[in-house]
Amino acid sequence: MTELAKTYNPGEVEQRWYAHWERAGLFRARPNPEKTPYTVVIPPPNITGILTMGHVLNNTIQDVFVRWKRMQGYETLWMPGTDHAGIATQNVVEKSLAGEGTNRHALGREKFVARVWEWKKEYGGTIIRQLRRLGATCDWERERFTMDEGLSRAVQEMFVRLHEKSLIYRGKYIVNWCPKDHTAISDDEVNYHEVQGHIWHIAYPVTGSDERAIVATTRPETMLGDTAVAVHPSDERYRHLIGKTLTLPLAGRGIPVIADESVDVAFGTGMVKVTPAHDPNDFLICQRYNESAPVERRMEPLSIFDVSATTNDLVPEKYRGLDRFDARKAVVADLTAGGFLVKTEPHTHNVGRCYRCDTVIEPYLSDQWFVRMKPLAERALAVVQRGEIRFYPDRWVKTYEHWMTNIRDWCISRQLWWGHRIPVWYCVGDDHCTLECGKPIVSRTKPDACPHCGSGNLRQDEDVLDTWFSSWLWPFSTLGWPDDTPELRYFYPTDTLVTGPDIIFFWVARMIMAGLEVTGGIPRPDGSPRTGDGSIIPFRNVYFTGIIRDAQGRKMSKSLGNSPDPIEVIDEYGADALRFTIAYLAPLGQDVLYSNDRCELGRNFANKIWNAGRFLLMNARETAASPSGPEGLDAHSDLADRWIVSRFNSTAIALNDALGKFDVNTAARILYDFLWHDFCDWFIEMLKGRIYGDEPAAVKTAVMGRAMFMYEETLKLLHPFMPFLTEELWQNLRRRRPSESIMVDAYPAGDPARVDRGTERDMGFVQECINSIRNIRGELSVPPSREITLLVRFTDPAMSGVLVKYEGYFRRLARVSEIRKHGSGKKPPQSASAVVPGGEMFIPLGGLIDLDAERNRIEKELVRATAMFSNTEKKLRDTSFVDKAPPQIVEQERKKLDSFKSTMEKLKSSLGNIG
RNA sequence: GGACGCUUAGCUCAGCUGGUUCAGAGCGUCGCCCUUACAAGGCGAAGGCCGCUGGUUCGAUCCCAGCAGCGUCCACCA
Repeated sequence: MTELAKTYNPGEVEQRWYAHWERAGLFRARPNPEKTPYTVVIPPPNITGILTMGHVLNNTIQDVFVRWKRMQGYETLWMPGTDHAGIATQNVVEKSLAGEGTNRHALGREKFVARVWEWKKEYGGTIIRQLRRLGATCDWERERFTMDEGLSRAVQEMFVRLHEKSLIYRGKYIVNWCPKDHTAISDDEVNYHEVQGHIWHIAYPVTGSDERAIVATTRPETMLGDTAVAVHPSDERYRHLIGKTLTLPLAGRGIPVIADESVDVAFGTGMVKVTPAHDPNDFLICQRYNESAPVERRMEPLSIFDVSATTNDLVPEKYRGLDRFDARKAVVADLTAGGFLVKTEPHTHNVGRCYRCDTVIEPYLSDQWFVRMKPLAERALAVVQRGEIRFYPDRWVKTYEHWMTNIRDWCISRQLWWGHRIPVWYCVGDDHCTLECGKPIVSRTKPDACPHCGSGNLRQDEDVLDTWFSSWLWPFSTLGWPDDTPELRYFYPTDTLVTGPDIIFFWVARMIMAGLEVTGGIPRPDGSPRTGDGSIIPFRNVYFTGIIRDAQGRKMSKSLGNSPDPIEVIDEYGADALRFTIAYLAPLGQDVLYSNDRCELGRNFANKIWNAGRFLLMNARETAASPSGPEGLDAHSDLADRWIVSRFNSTAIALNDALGKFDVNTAARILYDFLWHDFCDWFIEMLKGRIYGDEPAAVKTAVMGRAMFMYEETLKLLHPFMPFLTEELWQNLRRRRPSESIMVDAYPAGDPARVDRGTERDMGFVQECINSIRNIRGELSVPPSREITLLVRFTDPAMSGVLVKYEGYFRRLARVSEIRKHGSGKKPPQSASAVVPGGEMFIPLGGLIDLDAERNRIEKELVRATAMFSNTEKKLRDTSFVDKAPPQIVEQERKKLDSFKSTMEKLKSSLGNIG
């Protein structure tokens, strides 16, 4: 048996075991009627992405759950895959084309899309490769991509079904338009930022009068697209103007004054310029006006910008071809020159920007496809409110409710080339085409001919679908939907979704809607969950992670350069160290302040565990021991043995409990504390006393065997957090009983019958005594090299017995050479003293004692004890406390009082004869 | 404007619907130790009116209200 290295070296170990696990097919999941399924779908990372600390947090937590459940015996599927990320990917490829001096238009659509596929092939798997470094146990053989054939079919099927139910419609509306990406984006893809801008007051002359209507606007350039000015119908100031015509400055057109309830009389001048093609509210005003206006007076929105937000031919010649911001300058200059600008005021308002490229969004009138969300949202809201889907932490339910009850229709068409082409065709028509044509033909497959005129001359809708239109199908499309597959029957619904709250609307909410809408037809094995109306939820639990921030609390961002590369961290500290640190630092739903040096926590912990294993292996050889198995739990056991067995079991229980409550952070702490403090600091140190002592060989073998067994069991507990390290140690411990992997061994549940209160109490007492001695040694600078004699005086014979019985532990842990009873009377001369439960301890130090230091030490104790005493006394003198508090609490306080009193007396007595 | 979260030691955070000597851990700092697993370690110590103000209660770090600061999300009146 070769010895382990002195420090843990993760690099080689990680590569080796990951390859082994994959070769052995341990990540694979297959429908298995003998087992209960447990399913997690990965939030598919963008193919443009590289691994970030956010992914590390996310995927570590998923892997912890997945490994835990797998060890618990579930048929565990972690479904991996990637997202095609429409805009992001198209941008990346366009950028590389620009580097070659060309662009997508020069290439043409088909070649461009082919080019993106090439790019995807080359770079799209980056994150997936990186996740392996982290130790993720996804079933890689099932890896999916949102644009692969099956998922594309799911997208088409979804579109057609929703269209059949009239939940998808097409129409001309104001949408959020990104002038850089040349596409519409959804309301949720706009980020608003506050900016210091201006508000301009502009005078519009009333035709045939000297009067002028003053409007206030933050976007003067859009006046070129004004089609009216609106006032509140009951605003006395302007009522006489309703129906009159104004002359639009610079353009010279006549526009009407109309009435609309939405005008706020208190804001600005109470008169609003109406630009229906470039402002969502104005668009609504226009619609309302047109509903009641006679046909000949209806307003036609006037679009003055092209797709790049550059002015078009519908504005006066002078202003054509200007970028919107240049147009603003030109318009303001001319308004000023023409005497139309009444005043300019500073004004703070919010400006929307594209979430992808940060370009200022232009409200833009265009033909788009929408999903009618209300009907979908109602059911999706209900399943969360009924608790069929639970959020962790549950405060996100409120956010979800708010969005769901104020939901707006979802613009799903994108004017991009990379994405799922909308499954809609239009008849371009032949000569004999009738008027029916031009209507959209929505179809799962390309139609041969127009159903109305028979023309074969069909043109597919140019647009693609929003990326999220494929992501919202992810939990079931990855399992084969719309086909009826064994996987779908077995693994759906999934169990836990782990994701960031930033995509609660984009993704989580929509998956719930989609799942409820279309998966109701999936046949279920008996007893599996279904909601009241027969539909199936896509997952039972949603775990919302926090956000990883830097040490200063700032968000990680490319521009700040504060995003650590997790791969570099893994190279430096090891994947286990990173995983454990992240899990330890991340309380449920709280943001995490992270910097690389924090991984020392995990690295040091890994090394600590490693060395505990090293110690056991070295001594296993000496004592010819091997892990005993459960049958060896009680052989030749003494306090330390019984204690570690008890502690192990309560730890396992608490750990499973924490994981069950999605409290990963607590679980990590439980493991850390048990392993470092209970197992290493106390148990191993106590173990040394026995295996280095003169026990019979058989006893040593039994004791070591049990220690190794407990250690093995602990490695199992730790495995979901630190898979590589635990596997390596496990295999080393098990050389005589080869095992394929720790990752398929049973996860210890913890046995309440093995938790022994009496043992823990005795051990607590021993620990307290040892701590007291250590305190004295530290405070009085008694070096470890100097052994001491311990004199004890106990009123409680049981405690005294425990102490004497475990003298050996004092020898090793407190460097006590001998324990003797001290009779009544004064404390021994030139000795330090300590009060412990049930008695006193004295340490004669001879000439070595620093009397001042000892006096200080005891005085400090006395101050503390006195404070405790008077607090308790005060409490007990308070009649309302004695009358109203529960009797057991009062009794407890009385006992405390006695104890403090006795401690004080002992301390005073010691102080009295300090010399 | 609305909603939510956070505020505990120098730093980062634990404190389980109020009572166990409850005020804790890690890092950092300061002592002492290269003790035959581990210096990425061991032992000890110093450091805090638990954000502020009220309320509920016999009793509040914990529950309630208000306030302040920080952060996030949503809405958005030109």
